[in-house]
Amino acid sequence: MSRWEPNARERLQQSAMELYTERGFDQTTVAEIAARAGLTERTFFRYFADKREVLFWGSAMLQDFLVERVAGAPAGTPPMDAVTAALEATGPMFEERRDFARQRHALIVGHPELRERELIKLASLASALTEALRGRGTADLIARLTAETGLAVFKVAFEHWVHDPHERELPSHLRDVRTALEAIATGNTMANVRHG
Amino acid sequence: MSRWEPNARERLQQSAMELYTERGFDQTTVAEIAARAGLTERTFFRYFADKREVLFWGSAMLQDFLVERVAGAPAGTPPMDAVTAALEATGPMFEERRDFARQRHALIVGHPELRERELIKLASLASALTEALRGRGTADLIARLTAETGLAVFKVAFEHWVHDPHERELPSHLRDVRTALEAIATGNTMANVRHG
Amino acid sequence: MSRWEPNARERLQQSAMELYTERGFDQTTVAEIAARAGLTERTFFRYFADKREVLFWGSAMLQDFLVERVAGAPAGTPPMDAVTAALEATGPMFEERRDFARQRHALIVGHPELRERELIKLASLASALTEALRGRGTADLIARLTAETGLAVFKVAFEHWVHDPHERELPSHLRDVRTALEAIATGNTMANVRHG
Amino acid sequence: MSRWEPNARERLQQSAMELYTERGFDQTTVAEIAARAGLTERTFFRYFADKREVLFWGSAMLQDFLVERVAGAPAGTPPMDAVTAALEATGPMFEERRDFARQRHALIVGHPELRERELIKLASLASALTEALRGRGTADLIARLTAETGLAVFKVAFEHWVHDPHERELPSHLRDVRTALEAIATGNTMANVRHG
DNA sequence: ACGTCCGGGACTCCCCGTTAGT
DNA sequence: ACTAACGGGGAGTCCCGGACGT
Repeated sequence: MSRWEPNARERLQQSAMELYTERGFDQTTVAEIAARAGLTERTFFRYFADKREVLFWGSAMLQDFLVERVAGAPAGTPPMDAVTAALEATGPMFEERRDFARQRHALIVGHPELRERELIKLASLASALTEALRGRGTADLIARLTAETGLAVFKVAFEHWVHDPHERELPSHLRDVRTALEAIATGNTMANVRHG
Repeated sequence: MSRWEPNARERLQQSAMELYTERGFDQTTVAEIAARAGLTERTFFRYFADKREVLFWGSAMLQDFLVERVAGAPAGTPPMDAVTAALEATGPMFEERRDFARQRHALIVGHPELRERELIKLASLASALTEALRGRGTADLIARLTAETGLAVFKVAFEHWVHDPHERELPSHLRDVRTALEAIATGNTMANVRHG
Repeated sequence: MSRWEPNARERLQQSAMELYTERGFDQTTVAEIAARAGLTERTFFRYFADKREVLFWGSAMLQDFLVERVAGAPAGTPPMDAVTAALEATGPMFEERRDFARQRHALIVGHPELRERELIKLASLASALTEALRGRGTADLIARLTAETGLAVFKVAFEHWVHDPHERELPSHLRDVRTALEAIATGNTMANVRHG
Repeated sequence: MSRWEPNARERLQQSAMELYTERGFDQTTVAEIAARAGLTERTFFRYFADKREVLFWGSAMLQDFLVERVAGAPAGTPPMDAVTAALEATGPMFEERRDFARQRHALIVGHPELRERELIKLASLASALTEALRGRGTADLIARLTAETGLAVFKVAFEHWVHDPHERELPSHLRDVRTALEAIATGNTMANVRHG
């Protein structure tokens, strides 16, 4: 056995989340996070590229999950359907950590720096989905636009899910927004769409 | 008349653009930018909140332009049409500075930090357009989704415009992408779409 | 009449006091104080030498008051009696602004930077009293020591006055401490001294 | 062995003292101090909280010394005697560095900012002595007043010691002032006190 | 896998000078 | 005389990374 407590990464994440919530992101220094975790500042940066990244650990997993689903969709599935099906499949992942997702979301929307990081993660996700679609033979422009539009749907649905007082599940919100997208794109905005 | 040369802001922007291009964003220090402009580091930060912001001066103007157009669209115009019309109207603004736009775009895509800033500017734009649409009576969900989708269209079209060897104009690309969006949303991806 | 509201100094003091209390001294910037007073940062510094000084306006008046009293004490009054009599005479000045004094005191003890400023004001006061005593013919060492000791008495009495739940007046506390001083100096610490 | 010269802290203190003396405190920048010590500004602030603190390193040691002495005084020793005995015991510490002490003192009295720092160090010392006395069973008011008065004695004696052309030692000055204190406190200012 | 020591740059804030307008 | 606008200069804090030792 080693000289140190194990699970350095987890302790750092835990400490960071607590401090960011207690006193705000800006008012928290990396030194404080490390101290609370019983480690040094230097060690923090060995695990996380920067002070924000500690909140986005795991985003790569979501990306891999979606890419796999899109790539593995039955041949002939229209691109948007492949993407929305993949998104709906993430439902349980979010449902089982609803409170955590809410807390994290509240933190992020309150801090421009964190918003920036979130947006670039989504952009990276869009690129990955674009590639997955192209791998299925989708033309470049279509692939790119489908990925971007799919994420637009996700963003709107996610926001509604987070604030939904009735706690409807994410896939349900996704379907609503997906329906609205069709109305919008075809110019038929009188469609009867449920909204909050 | 004063002791100093006028146009501090313009000189700083000029110097920054040059240095970022010559030696890269990371390899340029604020002190160097200021020195080239004949000013001090302190003054740089009086005009620009941070080292990135110097590349995004004027994004507020674009936002105001689009918001005005959307708000002023004829009553009864479907939301997506209001947004795309506004976007197409920006055509000349970009066309007359195509080289600058390309150079700036090349800089941004090469630097994650700059990408982050660009994305949050677009997110701010999405919020503003959402509000403009709501001001026209559009339901919340529809407004939000239209703004996000409209910007997805813009992003894809802009990227194609920047790399277009035939130098077709931005509105032309926008119309292509807008058409593709309809195909995607309705599941009809066999539509005949021009792409590069 | 001029373009500006009058009483710039008072408005700045007011704003500073409010902000320091609301969010703490460190978390308040001079720019914010000036903005709340409807003035510019530069104007703040025309009235106050630094960010702390705004809380110590008026300390010169206290000093002048004490110096006058000491200088004007009847010939033959022992030095320490001249000083303590002067201190007791300040009673009404504090009594009529007890709440303000408490609030100000709470601010100061909580911030080392403000403590520093307070201490140097007291040191300046000690020098002034030393000079006043020398002006009465008191030997140098005696004058200096009397001034310092007199202020030690004042500090202790003031602290007790601020926290006194029975709201006894300052002169009463001063007499208690003065009595204790005699006991301490003569080594007779068993003296019956009232204390809180 | 490491890449760097050892004793960074000592080198920084040395450099600072030299520069402050050569050209004055205000005319010395932290960058210059660091450069002379072969280090960077950043490193200076790792060792010293601010530009002044470099002159007060070791004040904690003095405090610990005095607290220990006071706490360890024989049971039954009157508070003021415990404090003065502790002060006298510091004699050799000052005597062996008389020149350094004089140089340092000259620097401090010439700069209000440094005076402020010195005063707050003494105030901290007063608090520590107060606690030490309370730990011996001394009543709160007596403890506080004894500590403050004891430091008043020390300040006056120290000043006389620094300027004494006959180079009498500190404890001798302390005894003179202690005697004067008794005269002052009892109102008998005709006591035969030696003074400069 | 972690600590230690240090460099380097971004950024904020305090404080000050000059010029000009009313 | 008072105020605003523009800019300088240094202190101080924090993020982040590199070299080395265990």
